[in-house]
Amino acid sequence: MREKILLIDGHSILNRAFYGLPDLTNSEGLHTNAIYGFLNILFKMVEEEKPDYLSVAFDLSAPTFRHKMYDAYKGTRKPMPQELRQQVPVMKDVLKAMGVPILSMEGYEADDLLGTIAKRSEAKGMDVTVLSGDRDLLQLATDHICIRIPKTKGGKTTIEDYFAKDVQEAYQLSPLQIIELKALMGDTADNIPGLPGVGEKTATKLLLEYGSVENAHAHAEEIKPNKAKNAFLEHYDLAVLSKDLATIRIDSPVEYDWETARINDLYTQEAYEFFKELEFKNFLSRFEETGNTSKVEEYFATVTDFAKAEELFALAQKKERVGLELLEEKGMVLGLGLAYEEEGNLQVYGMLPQGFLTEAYLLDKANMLCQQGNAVASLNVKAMLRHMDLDHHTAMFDAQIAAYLLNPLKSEYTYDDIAREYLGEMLPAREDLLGKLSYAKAAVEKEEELAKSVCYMAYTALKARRPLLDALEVAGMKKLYIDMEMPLLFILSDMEKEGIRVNAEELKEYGERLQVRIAELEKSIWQQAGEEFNINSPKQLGVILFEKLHMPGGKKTKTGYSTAADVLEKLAADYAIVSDILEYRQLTKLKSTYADGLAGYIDEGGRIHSTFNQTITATGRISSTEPNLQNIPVRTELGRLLRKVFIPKDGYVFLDADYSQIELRVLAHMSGDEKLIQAYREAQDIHRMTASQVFHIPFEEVTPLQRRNAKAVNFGIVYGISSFGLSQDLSITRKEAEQYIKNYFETYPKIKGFLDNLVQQAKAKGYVSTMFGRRRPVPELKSSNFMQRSFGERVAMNSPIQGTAADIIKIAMIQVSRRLKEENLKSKLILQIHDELLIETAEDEVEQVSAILEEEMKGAADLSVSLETDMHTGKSWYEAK
DNA sequence: TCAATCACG
DNA sequence: ACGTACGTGATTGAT
Repeated sequence: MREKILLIDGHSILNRAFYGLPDLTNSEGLHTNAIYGFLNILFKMVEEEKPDYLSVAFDLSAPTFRHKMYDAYKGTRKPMPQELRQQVPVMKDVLKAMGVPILSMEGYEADDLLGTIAKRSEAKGMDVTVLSGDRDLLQLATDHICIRIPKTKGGKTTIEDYFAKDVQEAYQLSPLQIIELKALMGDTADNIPGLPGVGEKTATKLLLEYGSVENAHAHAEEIKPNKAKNAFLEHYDLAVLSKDLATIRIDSPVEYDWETARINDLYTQEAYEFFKELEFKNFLSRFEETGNTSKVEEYFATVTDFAKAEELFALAQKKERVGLELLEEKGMVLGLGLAYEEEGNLQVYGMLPQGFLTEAYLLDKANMLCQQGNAVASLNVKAMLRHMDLDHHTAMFDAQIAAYLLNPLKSEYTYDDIAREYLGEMLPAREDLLGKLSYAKAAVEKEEELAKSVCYMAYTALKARRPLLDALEVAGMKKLYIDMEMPLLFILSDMEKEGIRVNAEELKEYGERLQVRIAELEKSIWQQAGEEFNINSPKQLGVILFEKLHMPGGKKTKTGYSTAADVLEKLAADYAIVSDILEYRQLTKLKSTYADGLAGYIDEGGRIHSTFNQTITATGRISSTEPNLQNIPVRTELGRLLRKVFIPKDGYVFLDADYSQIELRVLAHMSGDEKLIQAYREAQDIHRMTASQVFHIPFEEVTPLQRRNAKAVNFGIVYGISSFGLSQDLSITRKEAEQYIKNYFETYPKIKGFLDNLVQQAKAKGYVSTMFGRRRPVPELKSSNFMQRSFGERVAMNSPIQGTAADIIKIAMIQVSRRLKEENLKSKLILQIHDELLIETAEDEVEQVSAILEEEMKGAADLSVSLETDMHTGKSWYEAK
């Protein structure tokens, strides 16, 4: 039985993985996709081939002997993007941790080392496999040396194997003739010059006839295509040089000891630590046999016995800290996890509703624990509050909110993520335990695993509390957490429970009115198009408009024609069908999302209860889902009419207050620009004032167009200005947009300095902050991609402004809510729409609540410009706006 | 599950 | 030269 060695071309495989896989980063922002792809193929190869020895070769940055031979060698090669470059040393460390020796040698390339070791191994009687993406290596193929080249075809990776006979078959040439081939045709990637006018076809033909570069030269006069003949005569020296450059050295003076390359166990403790760090969950399962996985399950117990549960809850009640997780889905309580320490020993219990452990019982006990003044730690306190009423001042710890503040960019804050980041433990995730089952289904099909899940949750909440609080402290966000987010949590919970009243009949009628017109439009559009098609399909619509009807305005999106509103608007004047389509779009949107969509959310009490998410946005805003009540139409009259169906309960009215240009005022304050601050002190119409100052016209003489332009610039500044964006918005040239921006910055000199400073700060620290210390990381600034980096710059400029405004209204909500409670008012805060608060106000409280609302909103922050609000009351949301 | 579209601040 | 405004969520059709 011949022994087997696997040799890997490190950079080549890393490169393939990097460009072939989507970007991937761990929570520290380290890019990991190339390492991941490399390891994937490495493990696959090792499992498939079961080699006895394994080594990976890497190029060094130092010049090689080829540079001395030929100055231009690799001179113009594109530098590695930093996202890949930063992965190379980590990759090497991971390999070292797995006990895989790394081959590299100054003055030689990885190819030469691979060639040398391949030949030496072959001479020792081994079978050799060389893995690389580079076809140059085919020259090494023999009966015992196999070159394996991964290939991606239609998303699937296959590996092509080349022994000597396979090279012959594929190229009609022997492996060694691959060198000749390259010498003749050159290789732009490697900066190896070829003969002018000689490509693969001609080169192959010449080699089939003459066998080698030298022999072809000897018969140069006979060479058929004249172009090739002349090239040979004039540039023979070049071909000789290229042949030398292309020849992989098989006699590099490299020391190699097979014993160090022998594969023992790749799954070492050190490798495990690395994989944890890199967050390669998939690979970690390979370590299971080595006993490296988390052992906390030893402390888990499932409780089904009532007496036992009673005993445990009684014990828990005396604890200073407990981890408590109430698992709920769609209003159903599906489990309870309880964790605490007993005489220094961790105890974690999972309970599912069954037998005497009813839903009501579990809820009651959870409620009791929370109220006892225990500092309960949970992953998601608001979910628990759906089923219980707690005083707003109850001391609770919410791990997801803490984790969100520490990194608001994540899409979810699961217990396994929190445990990995803040406890350094790898716990099985939801999917590992339950697969793709919903919790409700798991409650039936995977009881045991579900009980384990709630244990993991309670455990994580309990254990991560301290590390999370410490991290908040270090980041200067403890106050934000304690005094802003936690109090807000209770308010949002109240708002969700309260809901908003909707007139279901009127909503239905609104939808029916829309449907009448939709049917008319549909008929008209089909008639004008000359056929029936699905108007809702951008694909079908694109074909009708741009192919059948030959309208101008070619491709824009990845998949075909763009039929977005801004494109259609340009065509609407010339084509009646297009304006019909635009109207159709508007109406179907209102019908499907709002008329039909909202109807499904009305409860028995005639109210809609949205969910307000506190851990979603990158900037600190809250979001609203199921349904989203933060995007109810207002900009068009037809859409706005929908607001007539949102009505206060009997004896109440709506009181609506919104901040006037809060973001621009925040900008004025944070930048400290005296001119802008002054502008706000003098004028009630800031856009007009801006126009007057930027265009140097008297305030009274500003035209509507000038005001509109100034308004767009103001918006642009807040969004992180770019001339392109502004030019798009105003339909002007980039040059003109640039001039506007220049004028703006000259008018308000400190704004530019402020924005530049934000970008600087983001680059230096990796994040930007709001006035209240809320952070947003800006990893895009490190990207080697221009577009990504530009995005990072705009984000750095926008987030502190948007985020500070979000902080301010959160403070206002807390104060308003506190006042309503303290003054024993019946009125309730029911919606927040970023800069707007909606209160369902008892008719006899309108005056008092108006005063509170105005006072607390204006007083939420002390800025160098005043905070102003617009307030309205009404018998519907439509009237109150 | 993703891309396109459009509703809001 | 690169190709965009910042932040969200729901619906639809296509894969």
